[in-house]
Amino acid sequence: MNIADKYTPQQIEGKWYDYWIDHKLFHSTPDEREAYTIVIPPPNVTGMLHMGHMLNNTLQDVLVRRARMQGKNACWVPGTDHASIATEAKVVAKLKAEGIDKADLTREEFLRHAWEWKEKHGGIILKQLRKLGASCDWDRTCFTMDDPRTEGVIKVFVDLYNKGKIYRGVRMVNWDPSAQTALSDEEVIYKESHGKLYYLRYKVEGTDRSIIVATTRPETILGDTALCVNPNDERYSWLPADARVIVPLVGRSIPVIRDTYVDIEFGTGALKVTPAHDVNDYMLGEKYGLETIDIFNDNGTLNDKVGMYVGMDRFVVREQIEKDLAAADLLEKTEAYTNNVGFSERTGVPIEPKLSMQWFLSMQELAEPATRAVMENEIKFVPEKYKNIYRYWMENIKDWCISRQLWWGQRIPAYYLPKGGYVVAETAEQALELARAKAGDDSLQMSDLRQDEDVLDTWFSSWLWPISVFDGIRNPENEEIKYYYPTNDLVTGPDIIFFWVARMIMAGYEYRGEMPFRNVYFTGIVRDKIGRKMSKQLGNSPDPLDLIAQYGADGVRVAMMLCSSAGNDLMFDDSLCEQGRNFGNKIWNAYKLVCGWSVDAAREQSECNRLSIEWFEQRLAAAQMQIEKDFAAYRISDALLVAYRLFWDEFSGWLLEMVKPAYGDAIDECTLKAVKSIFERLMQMLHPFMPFLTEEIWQDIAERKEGESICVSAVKVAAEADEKLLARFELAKEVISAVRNVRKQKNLPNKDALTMKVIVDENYPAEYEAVITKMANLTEVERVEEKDATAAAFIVKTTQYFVPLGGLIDVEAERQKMSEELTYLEGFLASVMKKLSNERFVSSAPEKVVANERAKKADAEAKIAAIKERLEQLK
RNA sequence: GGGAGUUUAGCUCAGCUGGUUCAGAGCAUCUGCCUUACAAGCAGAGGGUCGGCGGUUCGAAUCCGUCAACUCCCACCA
Repeated sequence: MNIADKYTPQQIEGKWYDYWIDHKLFHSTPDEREAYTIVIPPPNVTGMLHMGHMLNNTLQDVLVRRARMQGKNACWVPGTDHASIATEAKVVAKLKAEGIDKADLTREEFLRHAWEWKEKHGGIILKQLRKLGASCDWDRTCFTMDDPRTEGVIKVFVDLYNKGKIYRGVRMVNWDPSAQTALSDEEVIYKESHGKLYYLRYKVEGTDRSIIVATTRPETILGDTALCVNPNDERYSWLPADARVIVPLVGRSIPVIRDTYVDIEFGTGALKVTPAHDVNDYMLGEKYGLETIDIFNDNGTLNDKVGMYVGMDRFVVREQIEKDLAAADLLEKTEAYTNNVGFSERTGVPIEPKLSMQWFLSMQELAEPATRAVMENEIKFVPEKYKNIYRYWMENIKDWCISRQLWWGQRIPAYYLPKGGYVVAETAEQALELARAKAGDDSLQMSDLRQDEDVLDTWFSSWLWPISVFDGIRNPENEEIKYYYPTNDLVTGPDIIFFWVARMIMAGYEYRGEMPFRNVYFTGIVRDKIGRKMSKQLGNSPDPLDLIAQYGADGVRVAMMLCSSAGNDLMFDDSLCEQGRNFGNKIWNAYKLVCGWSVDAAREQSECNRLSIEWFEQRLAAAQMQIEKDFAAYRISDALLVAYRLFWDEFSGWLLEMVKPAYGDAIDECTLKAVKSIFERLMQMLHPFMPFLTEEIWQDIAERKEGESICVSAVKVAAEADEKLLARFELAKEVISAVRNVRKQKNLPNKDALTMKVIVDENYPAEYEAVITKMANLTEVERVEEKDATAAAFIVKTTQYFVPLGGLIDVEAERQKMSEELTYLEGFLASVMKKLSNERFVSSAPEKVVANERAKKADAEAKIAAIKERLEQLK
């Protein structure tokens, strides 16, 4: 044994990770084996590891390590995402701290800073994943904005443009005034917010009457171009057909239009129409040909279109305008009001609906095969409930706004001609060629063309991830993409089902004609032990690296897996890590025990040892089969628990105690060999969950050649287990437990041997008598015909056992116990009899169930008879 | 406003096709043990109207209806 006395994960984990890397055990290249592929959900390149990543990546690692041990060619591709908005915001903030304003930089200068930042902070998270034990093929590390991925993105853009799926146009989009870019609908989070409902007075031209309008955004009156009422609203029937009203404060005259869109019930039944700043108003504006007045700058301050409040922030204006309206007696009243306001997912500021020129991807055609694939289970979702959510979104899919007014990202390959119009091409050279043809002017130069300033949405590169990491966009026929694609399992959070999962499926069918992955495992959200989402602000999220330092990666992995069932949120608590670490300690100590045994080569294997090994082999087989089933259903937490209990209860608690030599004694060679072989297989079973500890022991338990590893050791899984044998052995365990109980009740020390008598019947596990004798510390088991009234007695199933105690038994207590048991059994029997005497039960229940009830009846009757006799004797 | 999910021991959750794994596990609690691998441990114990009500069935934690509480997703009502 070359193993330390104490289990200190910190001492072994780094060592084995280096070993795995040095021997390229995670590296994969295509060969004749079956491929098993996972692509990592690429974390933000400048991000730090949090508990969500821990869960996600532990799951992936468990899956990929298991596949590797099954002899598959396992490939887990790591990488990072350029996260355009988040990263650009970080770089802008960093520059600002240095006194540099983004607006003063050229695009090239800014990008230089950004790349510098990326080189400095990028990939920290991938280093952190190594601490967790992630068995990624690091040689394949990709970045969504590296050259191959960028080329792929541009190629796809051009292709979709040429297919007519990408178009450019002025639309109402979600504008983030902080990042100063458009966002997709998915990047807007609606939250209830408490505000006011303002009732404004619009004077009707040519009368002394006015109309009161309720609005949540009084500042937008500057952009009002109409007032709208429902034609069926009798309150406004007095208005002439060509009525006009005066916008409060602004003094502009605007028409009154009539449309049934207006809800008569809401507010006063009158709606102000601001086509530039509200999605519904925009629609009304289109319908009635209204003027559109955009009153905001890109940063959310007022522009000079109207000449009022110029340069003030939209929220400052709101407060100011309330005062000004009140002063002018144009504010009827305000009410507290709660409504849904959209916030930017990235910057957290309220979204401003804004009319602007953007690029869109038309989604409907892409969605069709992708919807079908999931609904027909070609791609399996775990848990299934996400299928409905997915379907609903896909069937109501809207076009995707893919342009962002940022610099960090892939620049849109559209080139504008000097005299109007544009061309789309993969390279500037090709663009020039197209432009010359389009303009009919061969004298056009590269410098005459102006490339679009916008970049693409980050997700426009990540939706290609399962293809692009194998270079399958640029080289669709290459060996790697043909070998590794489609990938097997995708492990991700349900929060990015639309952002990412749905779009990858669409891209998969569009660019490979095939699904990108076979299964999607949706994890839950990691919450703290009182159910709050873990977040930086709350400070309730432990630093994963601290946890690893404290409990070891294996312990933390076990903790994550113990509390995670697919799709359900998980309440994480540090004490789970303790449990994980304790399990590691248990394994360590068990190993120390086995290693400490001295061998006596001359010794024959005892009957007890032979039976013990024979039993455990079956027990192991049964557990292996259960684990196979659990994995097939992605019940990974259950699979771990099966292995956990097998090791702790059955192996350590029973088998090791059964074969353990007496103090100072030696073990026979045959048994030791068998125990070591079992230990080795248990390590293999646990390896996906606890890679470091299992490697340490696996390396130590037998001679290994340099480069060998449990990671790639072949696993044999049993096809069947002897259930009958296992059931018989459980009887033996019950007998042993019962004897221990007798000891405990009578306060008898374990080291004093007892004798036991048994009235043998078919439920007596005679074949395990040697095991019972040893484990219960008996001198002998005597087979008798008669009951022993003076002994402590117990019954297992139908068999009666007696432990003579030399008059130590307390007759009264014994009678008490027997009477209680009798009462219970009689009640039990009565309920069984009730069932059996019910004719409809006997006739309609399945035969198996009825037979079972009959067996219960027989058992209960036998037991009752035995107890009655016993009570008789105790008199 | 529409939809989905959850509700089982003090806590976190299993319980898959209605009946022998049916009321379970882990943690926590309590009791007894520093028994020569492990106190990060061992041997035991207590703890439940399976959210409420109603129905289907020979039989319901499980199926149906309904109510309640919590969670999430989707939706342009100013």
